[in-house]
Amino acid sequence: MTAPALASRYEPREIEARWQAAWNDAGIFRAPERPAGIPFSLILPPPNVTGVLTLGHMLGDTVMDLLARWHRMRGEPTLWVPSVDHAGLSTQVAVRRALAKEGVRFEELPAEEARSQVEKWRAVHEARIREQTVAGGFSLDWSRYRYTMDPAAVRATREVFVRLHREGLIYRAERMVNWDPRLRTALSDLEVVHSEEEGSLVHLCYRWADGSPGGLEVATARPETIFGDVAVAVHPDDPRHTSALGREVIVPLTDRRIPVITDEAIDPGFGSGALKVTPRHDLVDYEVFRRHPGLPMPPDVLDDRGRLASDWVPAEFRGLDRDAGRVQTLERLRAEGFVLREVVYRHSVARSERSEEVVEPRLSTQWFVRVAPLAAPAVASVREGRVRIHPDRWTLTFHRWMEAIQDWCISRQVLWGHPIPVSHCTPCGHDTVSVETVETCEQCGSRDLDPDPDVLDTWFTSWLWPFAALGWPEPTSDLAHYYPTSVLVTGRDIMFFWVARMMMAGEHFTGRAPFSDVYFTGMLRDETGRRMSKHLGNSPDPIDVMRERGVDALRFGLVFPNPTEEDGPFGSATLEGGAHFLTKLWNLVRFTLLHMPDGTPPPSGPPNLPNSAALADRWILSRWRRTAEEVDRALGAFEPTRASTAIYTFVWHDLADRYVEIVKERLFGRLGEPSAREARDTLLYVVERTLRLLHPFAPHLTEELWHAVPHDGELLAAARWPVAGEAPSDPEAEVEMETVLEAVRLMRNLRSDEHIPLEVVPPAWIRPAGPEVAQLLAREQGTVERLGRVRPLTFLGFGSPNPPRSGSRVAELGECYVERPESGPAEFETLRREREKISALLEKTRGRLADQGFRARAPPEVVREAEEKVRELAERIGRIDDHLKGDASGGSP
RNA sequence: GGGCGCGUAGUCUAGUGGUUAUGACGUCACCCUGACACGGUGAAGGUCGCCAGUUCGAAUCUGGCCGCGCCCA
Repeated sequence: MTAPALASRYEPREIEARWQAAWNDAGIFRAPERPAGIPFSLILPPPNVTGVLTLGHMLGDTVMDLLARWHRMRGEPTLWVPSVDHAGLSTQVAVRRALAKEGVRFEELPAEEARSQVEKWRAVHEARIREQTVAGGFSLDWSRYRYTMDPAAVRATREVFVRLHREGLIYRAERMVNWDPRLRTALSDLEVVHSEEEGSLVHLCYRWADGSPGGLEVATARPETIFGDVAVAVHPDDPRHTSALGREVIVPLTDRRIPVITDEAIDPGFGSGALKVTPRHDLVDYEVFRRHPGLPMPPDVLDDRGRLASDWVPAEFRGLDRDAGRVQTLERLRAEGFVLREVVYRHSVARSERSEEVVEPRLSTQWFVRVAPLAAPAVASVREGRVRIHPDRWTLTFHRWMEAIQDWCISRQVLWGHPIPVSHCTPCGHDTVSVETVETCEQCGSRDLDPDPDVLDTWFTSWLWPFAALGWPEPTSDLAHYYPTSVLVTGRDIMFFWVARMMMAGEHFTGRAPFSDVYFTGMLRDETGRRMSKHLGNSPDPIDVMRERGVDALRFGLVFPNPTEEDGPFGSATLEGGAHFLTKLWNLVRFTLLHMPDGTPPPSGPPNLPNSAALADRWILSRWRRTAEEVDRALGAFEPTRASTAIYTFVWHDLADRYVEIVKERLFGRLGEPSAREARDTLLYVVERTLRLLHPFAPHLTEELWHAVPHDGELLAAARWPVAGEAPSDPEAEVEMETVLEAVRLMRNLRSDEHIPLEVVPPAWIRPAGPEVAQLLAREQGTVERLGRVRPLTFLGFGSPNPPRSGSRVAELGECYVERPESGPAEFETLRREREKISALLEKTRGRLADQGFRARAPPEVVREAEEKVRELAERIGRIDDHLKGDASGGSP
């Protein structure tokens, strides 16, 4: 494939389509069946078919693509597996909401119809997600595309359930769970969000059952649940309640007598120190209940929709939902004189992440995973360094959560998801748990079986993904070659939901950690500082963004300006930054090509430079090497932003602003053909290698540019990663170039100080501070003249008179003068400012040296440096003063 | 309530004991200088949140306070 000659402007869209097609046709993202060497593999965290991708996904995908392309270019067989997640509950909620807008109630649809509505939603979003991902040009192996409900995933999910059940790690039990009364399903602890909300704490009087006056004061935020009370509990040592012990009270609005019991868990400081015990609707109450075996288990006073129910509830309240029930119960309690007082109460309220409904703690029979035995190996893998978390400060968070881990409620009362692979036998009550669906009870042989009506939590499939996506439980070739995967890149918001659980599943089912590194990206925020999310709908469609400025501009913009592992704002500036840099590179390559004669061979290695090689050539090669080393280091350390910064600085400041400007006259042939050829060879080498270095960050653009320059190979995406050590390191050239560039800067400053118009090229002088500087600057005189826009540049000897009528600066490298225009004002402003700055620094340094403690305790070389600095600064001040004196005496310096 | 993290120019950011505190965006001035105005050159802009302490020396280490964010209950 060949590219047309470079257009004068960078037009990303046409380029992107062309190279994406070329990569696909060449099949270079398709991982080999039998990889040679140590592979690099990773799975794309499956996006939920609930919605479409946000820019947050693009950030993660970009980081993964960076790593994948980097490893692939380094010759490692690379596999990156794409997939999507059915996201059972959240997708069902999305469909439910969409149908509600059309006036259709999801719950009222026949199951088949409801399921097909969800399937339709899935198909639409899956296609859109795929389209978005493809548009990003990510180097995914689409031939291995997976879905969390495809037949192999079904098989893996059932297999895992059966195995864990057999091992006693899955059990069915009646427990307190988080119940979503709107969606009418149980939720795991992680699907519940807590927030501070204002409520009211009602102090009620529970009258004595023996008819004696008064009663026991009980505080509650939920008066509608009094009908489920079975006791009132007080702390055994609470002096206020000693007289209540052993007595009974009557539940207000009913004639039920309940005992006063004691329990150590009661906080005497809360409310009145007396807690009504409603075991089916509060976790703490349930625990108190369990410690007091004599108490009766009440019926559910709230049904699965959160409505007051059961014959323990007075008829007038039955059927009211929680909120209306609370209002009406409270009204009646007030009317009948049970309310002692009501106080405003700020407390933590648990809401369903999905429906935002207040979660109802509810005693319910569900399936659970016993997590503690699974957690231990995962914790060990992090502790022993087999899994590393980046940035590593999240390691602590990981451990803290794992230590306090609770059993995982995996059953959901929703329609869409993997059915729980269990059949209940009506006659004998036995549960048959099996991978294949069964017709008969394995115990009694009866055909009278009811399949479990529930489905599994989506994460129960996702936690298997690193190996399930590679074919487990079948012993596939991919599993053998590409598992464990290398790295997982995701947002830290799913550290517990997903990452920790994958580590548990990996250790348990494969005996290996599912990946060796975890990289948590930050969260993108919109311009008002809110997190971007599908839910808020505040993320632009990535496709629109990519159309606007180009895929690579988005990708580079996401990585470059802000650390990818920190939360950061995404705004138009982000995109601009990326686009501007890419345009700069585009033009840099165009410039390079202007100077490459037809038939210029591709650079097979660093240019063959003579011993007398130009300083600029030695310098840029050394700088390139340093940059390449930093890119390797940063990518290896999961610091993509630092890698991009290193390239950005190199390309823009070193290569474009300095090197190209310095070698222009050589390229134009003014210093003869050998010099021109050396500059050409060096420039081409550096540009070609830089395109390789930049390819993972901006794949489409670099592919296009690479085909325009002389190169070896079919596709840059399949080309070899440049070896940093190939280019010579030359610290001496780097130091010398700094001095030359400093001289240039001084000349430019003087021009600016003296308001010299651009078209005027005035004479200038330098009195070098020492013989080495003198030699260096004399050698590089042309560079200082051209970049500093002065001519001629004359070197003054020590003690020679100062040039007439000139602006001057006194710097470390020596004294610099630029001729002032005839009409210009005699300006010593700059010099005076300079003197002030230096003088302040001198005082500070002298102060340090005057301190006996400093001399006695600081390391000798630090003291020596300070002394050296004082000498140098004092000398500069002396010279500045000479100039200023010249000014004061009226003559030119 | 518990834990973790963060406060550096208008904004974002580098900098874990010793240079004149880094860079980007934005601002201002001059300039379409033969790759690029999506550019070049230069400039202005900072009590490194506050207060103590450790140290010869603190943006950097310690403690307290203030402010912000996140996680968990």
